[in-house]
Amino acid sequence: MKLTSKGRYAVMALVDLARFDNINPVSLRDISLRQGISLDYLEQIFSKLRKKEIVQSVRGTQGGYILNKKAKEIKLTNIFDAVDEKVKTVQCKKESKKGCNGKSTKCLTHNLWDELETHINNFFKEKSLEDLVKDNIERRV
Amino acid sequence: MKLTSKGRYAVMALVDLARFDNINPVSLRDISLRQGISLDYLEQIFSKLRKKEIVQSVRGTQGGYILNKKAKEIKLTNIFDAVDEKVKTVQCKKESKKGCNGKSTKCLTHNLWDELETHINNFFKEKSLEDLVKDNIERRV
DNA sequence: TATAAACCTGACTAAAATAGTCAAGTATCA
DNA sequence: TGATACTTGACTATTTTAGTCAGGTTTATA
Repeated sequence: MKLTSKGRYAVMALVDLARFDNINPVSLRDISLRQGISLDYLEQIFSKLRKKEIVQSVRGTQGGYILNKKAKEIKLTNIFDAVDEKVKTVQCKKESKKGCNGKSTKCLTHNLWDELETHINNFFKEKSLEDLVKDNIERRV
Repeated sequence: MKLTSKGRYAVMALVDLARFDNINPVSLRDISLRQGISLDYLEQIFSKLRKKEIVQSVRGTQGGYILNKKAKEIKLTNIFDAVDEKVKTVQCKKESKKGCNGKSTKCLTHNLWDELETHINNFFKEKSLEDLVKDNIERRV
């Protein structure tokens, strides 16, 4: 089980953004430099974040991105959802006709993975961008 | 983030095994047929489980595998550990010299992934093979 | 003791996912 | 009117996954 870079980068970039937000738009170039993430890759990520209305873009010189909601209202689950970072444990759900092993019944561990998904998603639903920013400020001191 | 088949199969196979254990060794061929997992792949998985002393092999005709501990004492974390299914969130830990982005400091979200790992691992530490077997019997009724 | 069942090992590979890069724009401010 | 920054989509090298394949060795039992 592994978290992909896309999800990690999305969160890192948004924390970076949230720290400078409410003053001026933050350019992807700046985020790229500060966080060491490729600019092209950031653009892909922010395109998705914009479509899900997590950020808003400001074009032109001195443009960039700003948060579209308050940091407190942006939960990790929203971010991961936007960039298609999902917790997948079993395939069996998709194929409603078949069970997990191509058999008619659920596999022996079906419930387990269900529980696990819930467990992880709960974590993501609780954490907000604000929590992360605060955590960071505290550590700096 | 995705759970790999290896981890899922390992748990499925062990639940299967645990249900028939304490009577006779269970052959991989039987598990393969019941769970729909390739025999060759099962052999790879059980080789690892045996090395970590989670199962014991019985050779010869009528041979197979038996649990090496009580089902209650085998936690999911032990199983995942044996088959190299790990929860990876950040790379930064490995490189002790550098920070997460090749910079000298921790990345903005370092603590977050740490917490997440702990959160998931707690789930795995609590669940035992016995829990899963019981859960299965209950569902059958 | 022959033989078949079962374990054991390591090399190999097709397919999918990942982590980007590259190219060619468009919009807007100064 | 340039420079800056966003926008989009196609492309690709690398890595990981999920197995397969081949060729063993061990051991119970007939």
